[in-house]
Amino acid sequence: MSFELLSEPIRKYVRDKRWESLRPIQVAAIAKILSTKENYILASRTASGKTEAAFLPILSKVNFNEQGVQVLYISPLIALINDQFHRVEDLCKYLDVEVTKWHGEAKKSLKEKLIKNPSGIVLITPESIEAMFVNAPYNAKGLFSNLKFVVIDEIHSFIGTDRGIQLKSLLSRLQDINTNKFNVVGLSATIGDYNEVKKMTGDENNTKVLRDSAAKEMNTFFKYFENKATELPSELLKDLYNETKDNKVLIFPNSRGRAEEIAVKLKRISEKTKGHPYYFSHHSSVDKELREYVEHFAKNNQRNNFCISCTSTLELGIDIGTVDEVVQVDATHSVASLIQRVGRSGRREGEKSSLILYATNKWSFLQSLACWLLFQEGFIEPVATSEKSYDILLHQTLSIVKQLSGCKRNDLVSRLLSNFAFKNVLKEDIEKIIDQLIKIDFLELIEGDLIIGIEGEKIVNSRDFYSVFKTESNFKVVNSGKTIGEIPFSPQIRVGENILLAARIWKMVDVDFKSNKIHVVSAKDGKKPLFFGSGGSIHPRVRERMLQLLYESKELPELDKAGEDILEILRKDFSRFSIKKLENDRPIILKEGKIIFYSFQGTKINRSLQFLLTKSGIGSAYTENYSSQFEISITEDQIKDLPMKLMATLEEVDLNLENTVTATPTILDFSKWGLYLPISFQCQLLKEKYFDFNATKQFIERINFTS
DNA sequence: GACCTGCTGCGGACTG
Repeated sequence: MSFELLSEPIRKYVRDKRWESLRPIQVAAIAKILSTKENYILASRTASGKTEAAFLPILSKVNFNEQGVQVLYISPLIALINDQFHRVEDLCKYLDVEVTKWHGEAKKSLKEKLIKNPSGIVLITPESIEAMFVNAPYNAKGLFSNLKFVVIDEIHSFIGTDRGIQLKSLLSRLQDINTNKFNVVGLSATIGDYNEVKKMTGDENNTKVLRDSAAKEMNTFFKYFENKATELPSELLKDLYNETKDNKVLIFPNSRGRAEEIAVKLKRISEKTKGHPYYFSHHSSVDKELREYVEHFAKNNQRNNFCISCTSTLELGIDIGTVDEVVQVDATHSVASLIQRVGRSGRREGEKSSLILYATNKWSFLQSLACWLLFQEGFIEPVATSEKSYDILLHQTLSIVKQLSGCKRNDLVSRLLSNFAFKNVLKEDIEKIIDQLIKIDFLELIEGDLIIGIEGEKIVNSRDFYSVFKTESNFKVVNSGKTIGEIPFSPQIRVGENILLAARIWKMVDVDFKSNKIHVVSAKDGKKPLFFGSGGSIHPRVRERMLQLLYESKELPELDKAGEDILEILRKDFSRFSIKKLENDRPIILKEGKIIFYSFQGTKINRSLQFLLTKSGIGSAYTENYSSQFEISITEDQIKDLPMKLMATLEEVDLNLENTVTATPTILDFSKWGLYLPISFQCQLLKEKYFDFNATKQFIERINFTS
């Protein structure tokens, strides 16, 4: 029995909690963590007791009388730290162990108290670790040089991201200041491929995955409402209102503007029909306090129904309790995201989850269906992690030099070489990047020591240095002294314009371009706010599943009549092409001097194809959308030569990339630190993170244009 | 026609 293995204070905690039994993931984690020295990834869905699964055995095992912080908990969100603080503190009362929050909004006095007497457990963000290394490396040593466990929450959210590479590097640097090896326990959602998560610990061979993959039953419906306008059709909104009015609901419409539109319009229908008034919006542009109010309302409100129209801000593990129903408007961008969203509903033990998927155009509908079917079939996108993140390496190079207040070049090189975040980066590449940093005055060589250079000081001492992601600058929206949220600069920002924000309608009465503030008053009608975003990328398998859907006769009982009809129309449209092999055959339509070509490929391959077409001098029009459709200006008899032409251009891709980076440096906008790299490294970055020429090459080699 | 994430240290004004 796992329970017997726990220390007495922890057993008392479990008894006092009056839990009927330990959850499967807790039983497994207790047995393993207490009896072995491995790293563990605990994978199960939200609210299945993962936090306790990690902390019950860790608190039983660790001797907190030792000097220094013993357990470091790392979270991607401040909100999650604040959530978990209460739970962990509750547990620690039984042990007399101090728990300290350490993030940008945490109390300074409590941080200072910890510095005077380093002990217990610290809850921190990656950026705060970075800041400590840069500004107060002696604190990092004083606090974190005797760690026994590092717990990483929502570890899946770091995979395949720059922030994940940064975190790996920080873990490596933490291990460097520890004499003994600490263990890593990662808490993960259910995902497709655990190999990358295991690599996060820096020691994948000694990392085991404990999974609780018990699936939930789900009621699912697809609903189709064709829409060609910018605003949603009123029939859809009426239907959505009726489906949601008597429940606790989350609606995910994929964009902040749309989230506002839905919140405001449903609220209006509810006012007219005397329904409940609890309609909210929740996304990054809604003021933090308002968002916290909404989270609190959802979590603590047993009696009233509510409806939150939101983006991925409510996809991660912030505790908002359980909802009855999840609504997705138009296709998710990934199967993984769909699963996370679905997981928000019916979370009480034994309760069925409920999911309604609306679609407003046929391609979004098809993508939505594909994601749903892949989920049923057990597929979740694997995420590739770049091990040649030269941009993050550049950032970490500056950070390490600052941490050490200067160091020998050899020392710097060997630290970077042994950092597992940059495992596949060659020594000569590191040398070249250091040379470049010296050249642009980010580093300076003085009497054999490398120190931060004049230009580097500006960068390293700025508040913006600690994160590896970019953020847009915004206008603050204020109503009689109270902040509502913020919106990016756009032509829409003008006195007299009306906008939707935080589920309400506002008129702009004053725009202050000096302090970037917009003063607003309540209004009756307005437009959804304009946001610009560059989206994530869609996995090829999703697109391939869409193609497959068109050529299989599978019946789908979850569809409404309109959905059935539209699927039949799509299947009929595409039955004219003789698609046999889904991997190779791709439909084309001949059309006076050009062809319409459906790639049914993921974002990166589509991007690469478009690049190769342009560089081959072939006119083409393509915008990343659900249909992955290209319009290519060639004639019928030129089609057979097309693959050969693209392959020839592919041979010279490096030269082509260099020209592109020189002509349009904004193509590197996805990378915050990439612009300081030598140009050849910038091209490598594009190849690793923006395009996918290897997969594109394979696609071109096997493609069979089918008319 | 796309999402999200975080943040030091200092000086000066103000409050209790």
